[in-house]
This record gives sequence, C-alpha cells and structure tokens, in this order.
Amino acid sequence: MKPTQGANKWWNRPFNKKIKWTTLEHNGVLFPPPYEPHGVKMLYDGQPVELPPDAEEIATMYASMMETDYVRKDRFNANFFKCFLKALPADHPIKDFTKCDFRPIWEFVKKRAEEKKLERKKPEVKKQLKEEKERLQQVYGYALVDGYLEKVGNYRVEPPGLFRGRGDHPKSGLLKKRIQPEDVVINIGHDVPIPKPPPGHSWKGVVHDNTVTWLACWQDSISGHMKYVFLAANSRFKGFADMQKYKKAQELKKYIDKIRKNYNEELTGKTLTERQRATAIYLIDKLALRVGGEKDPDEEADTVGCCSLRVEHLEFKDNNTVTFDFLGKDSMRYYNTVTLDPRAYKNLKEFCKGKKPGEQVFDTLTTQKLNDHLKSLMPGLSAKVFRTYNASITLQNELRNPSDQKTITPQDTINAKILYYNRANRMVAILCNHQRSIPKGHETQMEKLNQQKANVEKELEEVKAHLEWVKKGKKGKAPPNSFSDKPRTDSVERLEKKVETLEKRLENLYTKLTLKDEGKTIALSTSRINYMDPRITVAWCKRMEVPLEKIFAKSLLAKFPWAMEVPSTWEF
DNA sequence: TGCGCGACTTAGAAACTTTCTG
DNA sequence: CAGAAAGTTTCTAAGTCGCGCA
Repeated sequence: MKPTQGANKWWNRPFNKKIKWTTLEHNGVLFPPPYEPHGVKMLYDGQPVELPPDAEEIATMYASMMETDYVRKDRFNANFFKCFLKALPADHPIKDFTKCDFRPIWEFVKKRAEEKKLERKKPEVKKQLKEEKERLQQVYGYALVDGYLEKVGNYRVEPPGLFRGRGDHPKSGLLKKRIQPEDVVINIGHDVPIPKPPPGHSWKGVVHDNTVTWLACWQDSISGHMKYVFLAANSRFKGFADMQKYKKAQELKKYIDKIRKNYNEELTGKTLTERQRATAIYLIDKLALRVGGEKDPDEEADTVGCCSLRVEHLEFKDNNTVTFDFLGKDSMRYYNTVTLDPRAYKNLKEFCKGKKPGEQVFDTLTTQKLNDHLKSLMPGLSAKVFRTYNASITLQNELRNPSDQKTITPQDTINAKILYYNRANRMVAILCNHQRSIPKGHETQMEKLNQQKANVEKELEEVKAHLEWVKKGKKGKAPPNSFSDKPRTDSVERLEKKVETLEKRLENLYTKLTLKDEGKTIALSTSRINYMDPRITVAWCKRMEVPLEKIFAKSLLAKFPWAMEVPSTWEF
C-alpha cells in the first residue's frame, strides 16, 4: 500500500473511539545486539575466576553501574547477587557477595567506552553511524495507518539490564531478562506482510486487533506488566487523545463551580463515606494531588496519592494548617504546609483519630468510588482531569495577571519574555510538584558564578576608582589594577564604556544566579509536555509577538499542530 | 459487583545535540 | 574555537482508569 498524499491533518478528521484503525502496516521491532563475551575475569576472594557467558553478561551489567548510587544499596546488591548466582553452575566457587570484586570488568568497560567515544569522533565513523541510524529509522521508524505514514515512538526492544527502580523499590537490582522474538506479539492489519522475526526465531503471536493502538507488546520480566510499542506523540493515535484531554479539562471549567459547591456541601455530609469522598476531592482540586491507587508493597515502592494517604503523612498544626509529607509518583517527596478549609481540616482530624500511623486516612474510599462520583457530576470526569485543569488555568492566569510581578508587553526584549513565560511555567510545575534532582555539579557551577560575580564586582570597583582618579587630575598613585599586567587606559571615554560593560555583565550574572538556584529542583518540561493546554501558549505568543519555537521545542511543535490556529484572544 | 489487568498517560534520569562563552 | 552549559530527545518506570471477567 502507498501512503496517502497530502498533509495528515488528523485533528480535522473524525476518530472512532472504539475502532482505532482499518489498515495498519509496519516492520515490527528492532532487537538489541546479542551479548558478546569479553573474557575479562572478575576476582573472587582475590583470585581471577572463569564465568559462563550468561553470568559474565550479568556481572558486566553490575560492573558498569559501579559509579552509580545503586551499588551502595543493600537491596540492589542482594537482588543482583541472587540473579547472578542463578546464572552460575551449582558447583561454581562464587558463593559470597562480599568476596566478589568486579573492578577488573569495570575498568575494562570504562576503557572500552572511552575508546568507542574517541572512535566516534572521527568524521568518517561519525558519518557511517549516522547513516546506519537513519537506515534503521527508515525501516522501523514508520507505520502506515489508514494510509497515512506515521512515526513510531519506541521501536527498539528494551535491552536486558539490572532493574533500576525509583526510590526504595523492592525489586531494584533484579535482572531484567533479554526479550526474544518468542516473547513479542505483533499487532498488524489483515492482508499485509507480517514483519519477519530475526533468522531462526518466531513471534509469540500475530494479532489483528483494531481496537488498540499498539504495534507490538511483550511481558516485562520484572513487573509482569505488558510493555508496548506505540506511535510517536505527533501521531493521530496519540495526538487525538491528547487533544481530547485538553478539551475535557476545558469542559471542566464549565462544571467547576457546581463541583466545588457539591464537595463543599458534602464536607459536612451526614455519612462518613460522603465526608471522606468530599475531603479527598477537595484536596485533589486544591493541591493538585494524584488520585492514589492501591499498591503492593512486595512488588512496588511505597508511594502514595490522595486516596492512599496514611495518618503518618499528615501533621496537624494550629489554625487549620496541615503539613503533608509523603512520597508520591517516582518517589518524589511532596512536602507542603497548607491552611485548609476549616471543615476539611476538621474532617481530616476526625479520619485520623484513633488510627495508627500506618493506617489509611480515607479508609471508606476507593479510587473507583471517587471517580464514579465525579462521573455523576460531569460526563467523562476523573480525578486526573483536575491536574490538567488546574495546571492550565494557573498558566493562563499567571501569563495574564501574574501574582508577583508586572505583566509584560510586546515591546519587552525576547529574553525578558522568555523569562516571564518560564516564571509562569514554574508556578505550574510547583503546583504539580514536578521535581528534578539537583543537576550534577550545581554547587560547583554556583561557586563558579559567584566567583565570577566577585571578580566583576572587584574589577568594576577598580575601574570606577581609576575613572575618578583620571577625572581628578591623576594626583598621587594610580588605583590598583588586579586584572591586567599592562597599565590601564587613561581615556575617560574608554573607562566609561568599560564601566557600562561590567555593569551589564554583573546584572546578567545576578539574574542567572537567582534563576539557577531557584530552579535547581523544579522540572518545567513535564507540565509543558503533559499538563498545560498548548493553546494558552500559542495565544500568548501571538499577543506578545514571541516566535512559538522559542517556547516549544521541535517535538512539541509537532505534538500540538491542532493548537496552532487559535487567535491571540483565545481563552482556556 | 468488585477487582485484576490491559492499555494508555505521565514521569525524571540519562544520553545526546546545540549553543554559549571565555 | 574548544569545552562547558543549556536545551532537547530518548528511555523506560510508574502512574491512572475503564472494562471485562469471575
């Protein structure tokens, strides 16, 4: 089948919720290269030991992680060692983790990586690698869906490795097994060529399910969950759903007064069930909490959301104030002290009364019940819509009337406009608790900037003194010059110019220092990609005469084509 | 009718690429 | 103009949610 000519303006085409496609063609998935044994021996009890290839592969996985924090965790080491032993014959001398020394392999891996890096710098090698990457992209990177060529998101099968769970994960360090074609199910249209599995292999299965959007799937050996190969974010499958998400959040704006009235009334409801439900929805709305489903402590890290909050996560203060302190998604800490509606405060206290720290606050509530209730208030409403709604409305408000500074005009510089947008974006990220770890070397970079600042300040002082000295007729000794061996100019004009340059540089340094430090733990990208309605940004850029590509990277521009046509006056 | 699980969205870290700066 | 920093993409873990099945 040949691709349809003409632009794929999927947002103008109808999309059936149930039947996702009528024809589907693609070339399957790309497997990682097989493991090649290197023969470098690890030490056991100080002696070099022979390892079968499977065990060597696992040992090498561990060795290549020796500079990460993972290997300092007992659980990671224990889980790794259990899997490592399983790959060794029963009569193998290795029995005790503490006698293992993986450093020879670590050194080998490090050296090999450096050599590879050096090799890749050579222009001819660079070119060859680029061409090979493009060739694979051509083969596996596209699917033909209902006649339109669409990009595939993740066509590479995940390589084996030691599981890197987030936070204190019970399974961290376990071996994530190599996926074989025999593990992979292909989903593809009827009457089109079925992708060939690698020679000597066969697929686990081939299905033709047009009610789903995945092209291939396999079972993850760590969690037992399915992993899927999907189309990219700019595809109709992903894009249409994303557009619907923002339209639903916008729909919530029409219902929000009614919904807030409802839960405010139910905060003093007759039944405990009602009060718990109302209090949870209040928190989800006010604090942008996730709904918080149940988790299995043997399978997953201990993290919570709203419904799964425990007594130990709340600390009651005076004046209706509560401190929330818990680990949320990805084990990111949510730490926030907030003053609540007195009724909500009273309810939370009531729910916690007489319970042990490890008990659930909302013991009569489930995510199912909460979402069922939301559906009775607005069609299709669920807890996560509140995050999208509140993120979007916050961005819009902060761009239109910022809470902590004066608004910007089209006459301001492009740099000022970008900083202004980022500040609004930062408010959203804080609301959603989108964090990142402090970038590597942040402290050194801050020190460096501070040193620069001190230097510029000192130089400015000296130049100013010199200028003064010249203006007053060069009486006495010239002021010190710590920044050059050559004597400083005596030209008033050039000295004044120098003062100006230094002052400008100093101002830039001040802004940079503040922004860098304030933003060191805040991730802006998550809200930009997933939460803030792109139409708000498009309209603002039009009003402020900011080229959209200054705000949205190439991939985001490609993800939101449906949002581009809104007028500058558009409102969420 | 509750609940497990399939399918899909959301998440930060790591890897890679581009831009800035001294 | 090289090395650092900033920006962007890739990777895959970790959530949400609705549906189908007992």
